[in-house]
Formats: sequence, C-alpha cells, structure tokens
Amino acid sequence: MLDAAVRVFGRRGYRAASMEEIAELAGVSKPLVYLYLNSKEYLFTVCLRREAAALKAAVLSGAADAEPGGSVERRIWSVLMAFFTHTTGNPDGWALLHRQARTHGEPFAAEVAALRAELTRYVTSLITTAPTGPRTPRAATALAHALVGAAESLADWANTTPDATAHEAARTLLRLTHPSLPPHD
Amino acid sequence: MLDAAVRVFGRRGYRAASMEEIAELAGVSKPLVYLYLNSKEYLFTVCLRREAAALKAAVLSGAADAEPGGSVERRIWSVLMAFFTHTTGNPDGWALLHRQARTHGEPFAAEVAALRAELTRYVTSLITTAPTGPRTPRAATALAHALVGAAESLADWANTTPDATAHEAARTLLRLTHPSLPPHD
Amino acid sequence: MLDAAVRVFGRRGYRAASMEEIAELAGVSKPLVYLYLNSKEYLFTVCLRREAAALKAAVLSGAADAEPGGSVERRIWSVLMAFFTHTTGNPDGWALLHRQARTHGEPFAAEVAALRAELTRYVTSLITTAPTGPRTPRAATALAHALVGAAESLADWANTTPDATAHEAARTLLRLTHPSLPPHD
Amino acid sequence: MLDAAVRVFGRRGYRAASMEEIAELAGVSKPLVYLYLNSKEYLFTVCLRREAAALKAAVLSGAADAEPGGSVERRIWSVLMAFFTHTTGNPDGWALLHRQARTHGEPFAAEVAALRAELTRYVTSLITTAPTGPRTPRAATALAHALVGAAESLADWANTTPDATAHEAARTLLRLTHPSLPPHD
DNA sequence: GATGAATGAGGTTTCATTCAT
DNA sequence: CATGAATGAAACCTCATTCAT
Repeated sequence: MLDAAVRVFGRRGYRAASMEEIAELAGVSKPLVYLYLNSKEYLFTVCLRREAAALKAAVLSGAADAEPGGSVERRIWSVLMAFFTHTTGNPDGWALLHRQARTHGEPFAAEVAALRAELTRYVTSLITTAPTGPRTPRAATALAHALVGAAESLADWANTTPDATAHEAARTLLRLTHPSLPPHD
Repeated sequence: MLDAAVRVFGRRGYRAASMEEIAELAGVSKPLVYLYLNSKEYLFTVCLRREAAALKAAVLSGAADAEPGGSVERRIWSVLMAFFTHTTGNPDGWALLHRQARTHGEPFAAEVAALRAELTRYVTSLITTAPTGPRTPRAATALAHALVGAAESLADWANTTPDATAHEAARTLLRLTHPSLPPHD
Repeated sequence: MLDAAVRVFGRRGYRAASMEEIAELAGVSKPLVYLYLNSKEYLFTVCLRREAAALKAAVLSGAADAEPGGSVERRIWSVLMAFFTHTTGNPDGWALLHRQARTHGEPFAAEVAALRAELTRYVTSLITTAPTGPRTPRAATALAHALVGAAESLADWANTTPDATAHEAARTLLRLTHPSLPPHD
Repeated sequence: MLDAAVRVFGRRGYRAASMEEIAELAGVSKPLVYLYLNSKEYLFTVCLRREAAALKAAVLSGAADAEPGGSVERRIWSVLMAFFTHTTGNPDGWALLHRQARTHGEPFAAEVAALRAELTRYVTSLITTAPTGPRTPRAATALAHALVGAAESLADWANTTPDATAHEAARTLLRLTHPSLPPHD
C-alpha cells in the first residue's frame, strides 16, 4: 500500500497525486487508505521517511560492506555502488526523494534537506582527508555539493537511460574524482 | 505578467500555484490572464520556454564573450560564469526550470529534458577534446551528465547559501574538472 | 449500551453522534451495536422511546404518590417534584428528549410531540378545574403550553445552574401558578 | 441567499443541512455560497447573528413603541406583542435561534445563551419591580427562566398551531403573569 | 456469537475557467 | 478592452454499514 503511494507520489508529485489513484493502484478502497494513514499529508510523510531511511540504510550498509583494511578509494567505491544500486532498483522512491519532496512546502523540503545535508557532510569529510583537496571548509562544502549533485544527476541518468547500470554510474563518478585510478571491476 | 507567473510557478510548483495568485501578483484580473495566455498549461509552457531561452542565451553569450584566441579552459570559465550568474540573478526562473518543470507530466518534462540534452551534448563535446578524457562516447555522455548535475547542484547551493557568489560556484566546478589549474580571479 | 447511546446522542445530537463513539463508550464493538439495534435511526428511536417512557413513568408515579385525599395543589406539587427530580437526575435523557429529538426530521419530532401533547392535555385538565382558570378550551390549551414550556425551561436551568435543585424548580413553577400559596417544605 | 440558509439550517439543523441544498434553494451554485460566505461554519454564524440581531431589534422597537406615560403592564404588552409578532412572522429564524443553535457545539450555543441571558436579565428586572414578586435574586432569576421558557413555548405553539396569532400568545402569557388584568384589545 | 477489516455514498471545499457587462 | 460574478468538476475526507473469520 505504501508502495503504491510512493509510486504515485514519485511520478505525479504531491499535489497531482490523488488518493483515488493511490487506492486504486494498491487495489483497495479510498477509506482504507485513510484508515491506515490518516491523511494525504501524513501518507506523504510516511512515504518520505520510509524512502529516506531505506536510502540511508543502503548507503550505510554499503560502507560497512567494504573490507576493513581496504583503501579509501575502495570504500568510496562501495558507497557509490550501494547508492546507485539502490536508486536504480527503486526509481520511484528516488524520484520521490530527489524530485517531489523538494518541490513541496516546508515540512517536507526540510526533511529531505536534512538527509541531503547529512550526505553532504559525509562527502565533505571524505574530501577533506584527501591530500589534494580544497583548503578551506567553505570550498570543501561547495565541492561536496557539486559531487552530490553529480551523483544525483547520474542516478537520474541511470534511471532514464536504457541498459545503464549502477556500476556504470559509480565508475563515472569515481573517475571524475579520481582520474588516475584504473577502472574498477 | 510572465514575471509574476514565473515567480509563483517557481516557488509553489505547477499544481499548487493558483491563477488567482498569479493574477494578483501581476496586478491584473484573472480574465486578462486568460485573454493573453489561454490556459494554465499554456501559461506554464510560455514561462518554461521563456526561461529556457533566457538561460540558453545567457550561456551562449558567455561562450561568445570569451576571447577568440583564448584557451579552452578560458572558454569553459566564461560559460560557467555566465551560467551561474544567470541562475543566481534569476532564482525563480531557475527553480522553474530545474525543479518545477521536471516534476511534472510529459509535455513539460520533455521540453526541459531537451534543453538539458542540448547542454549535455555541448559538455560532452568539451570533454571529448580533452586528452585525458573518457575514451568511449557512452562514457563521455555519462560524465557530461555528472558534470551538468554538479553545476545544477551548485546553482541551487549558490541560491540558498548566504553570500555565495556565481564566481565561487564557477571556481568550485572548474577546480573539479581541472584540479591542476590555478584559481581564477 | 443504550445508556451510552443516550449519553452520546444527548450531548452531540443525532447527526454529530457517531456509532463509533457510542460503541466505544459502551465498551463493545460496532458490529455488536448493529446486531442488537439495526441502524442508527432505530437506535435513536429506541433511546427516544426509552427516555419518553421513563419520564412518563416518573411523572405518573409522582402523581400516584400523592395522598389520595390531598388537595389538588398537593398533587400538582408531587407531579412537579417527580418531573424535576427525573430531569435533574437524568440530564442526558432530558437533553435527548427536549433538545435533540425535536431538532430532527419528522419521525422523531412527531414522537416527542406526542409525548408533549399528552403532558399538555394533562396540564390542561388541571387548569380547567381551577375556578379562576381560562374560560375557553383554546385558551386553556395555550396556557398549558406556556406552563409546559416554563417547566422545560426550569429543567434546563436546574441542569445548568450549579446547586440548583429539583425542589427549587418545582417551588418556582408552583409559585407562578399559585402565587398565594405558602412556600412548600 | 442568507434567507435560504436560515431556512435550511432552521429546518434541518446544522449537521443535517447541506451546502448543496442551501445553494439550490437560493438558486445559485455551491461555489458562489463559498465565495460570499467562507465556510459552512461561518455561514451559520452569520445566520445566527442576523437572526439574533433581528429578534433583539424587534423586541427593543416594541419596547420603544409603548407610550412614554403608560403603565408597566402596557409596556410588557408591547414587548410581548413585538416578540411574538417577530417569531410568528419569521418561523425559520426562530427555529434557528431557539432550536438549532442551542444543540450545537460551544461557539454557537454560547452566543445564543448570551442573548437569552440578556432577555432573562430584562425579565428579572421587570419581575423584581412588581410588589408581589419574589423576594430573593435567586428566586427572581429562576422565575424569569420559567417565564422565558413559557414565552418560547408559546412561540413554538403559535408557529405550529393553525390560525394561532401573536396576539393570542401574548394574551396567554400576560394572563399568566397578571391574572387579574382584563383581556387586552 | 463477536469482531477486524473493508467500502459506498455523500459532504465540504477549491480551482481553472467563462460570460455579461 | 477589462472585469465582477458565477460555475463544473474534482479533490480530500468521514461515516453508517457489512462481510469473513
């Protein structure tokens, strides 16, 4: 039932999505949706939180999967793969997070902004450790924003381009940040 | 009158924007809006095209401003400066293009996708000329998508961060693609 | 279970009362309410009839309690005391009868009107026996309506005024109709 | 348009009244009702205030119409005639005030309670000046409540009894309070 | 026998859109 | 030409009511 909501919200946007369509897609009746999820706003909030948590969990699990003794590049690679694998495997959730939730009034935009800020901080920390990285915190933050945007754009690209893979997206981004690295598996 | 529409559409989104608010902000009456612009959909289309054309013109003019004999890096710098100067100077138009138009059903998303494709092709061509660039067209396209996304994200960052400048955004992006270059003025 | 219904109906009114709240207050589930009382309309009818019968029984028992050889005034006093004792002891039932049932479409209003007519006829008969009473039946009926209204208003007053007693209400009404009588106990 | 609302509210009650029926009876469309009167609640408030003001104005004008040098009884008669003339000439408004507004949640019940309290205070003052009246303020208030209730009941009686007149209602009530008085014109 | 789970019908409210002036 | 006045269509939400267990 939440799946249906994520799909409709992700495709149509909050305003254009109708509870009727969500209910229909879920194969239930409108009142049932209201029984479980009290209002359209609340339903959207639940979807948003679920997708945010899922994305976060995927990325963290990717970071954890990297071998403990591995290089920084290896860890970055794991995170990127986890990120793109999640977004390509869950395009509606990704659209909800990246596109729809941000075009909406304060409570929602703030929530996704917080998630994005968390990610940006993480990227900033990765950048700062690099020897050739930016020298001021401000520059690091700006660069992190650029990289996050690049990742987001690649996620969209992978979702709209036929036979584009998460692997391809990850490799593209890694080659941008580490031009000298040999191509990964 | 279009200014008002761009502002309201850019801030509220297509569905949440009401013709009433647009007319009010423009200082005219609703029927007048319908007289000049036949429907909400058409009004949005006109806004979208105007902003797309304005952005394109700004970028092209930036490209033309570069001295004929200058280096490629110099030309890139001009384009970036033109792009970020335009987006920071016209945040509502930028929000309309980048955020609102893409969250919407096919006619609009396709239009902005076309604009984006044009830009991506241009970036692809720039990339391919570089000696250390990607070796396959597919890889070049993917990288171009990443760079366009980085630029978009920086435009948003510049619009939401106090005292962030177009210059700073351009410098950040250029440093990402040309790490060895000395900082530009 | 009917107690719960009377309470909710008496406080909220027919339309504003929800079967959910009634079932909850009764400590049972909604389908059980429907099993015993077929519909909201029927449930209301049953409540209405029960309260009407209870009020009628209370008044008649009051009339019967008066000593057989007593004066008319004494009998009136007994009836008044019985009436106000019942309404103050059962405010929700009284509200249901006097306020909610009458604000509602024909089947209910008619039923409570019948009860009221019965009471009015009784009062009319009391009035007509008095030597100084009205001379025409029509005038007697009108006066009876006035007195019934006075009693109803006093019942409401007693229910909303802190430390107002049935005794006080009865004394007030009796003094209105028999100004020369000494105050009762 | 308010007339239609008063009529529907007065007959059906707040909850049972539908904006559809009000609009239909007024001969306009639903959105127009919302254009002029923002919500059902606000519409009801406006109706309530209008009827309260009209009733108050009618009664005050009746009081003012009495000849300056006339007796107290004469003034009372004028007020009663004004009251009953208004209620019989405006049965829906009377039903709205007396029946529907009081069965409804706090904002409305309080408003009509204030009106009723004003009237009750006025009656109390009339009572207290009479030589044979009650001796304590509490008793006077209680008696005033009884008389107000009697008047309300007579108003209902006059509205539901064929060929009952305001004159008849006023005479009935006056004879209740002043049994010795000769019948008025 | 009692209930958790589900729905049909209807109510309030909004909004893009159009005439008559 | 410009607008005040008006509406059709559709959205969100609620509630009396019923099955399958």
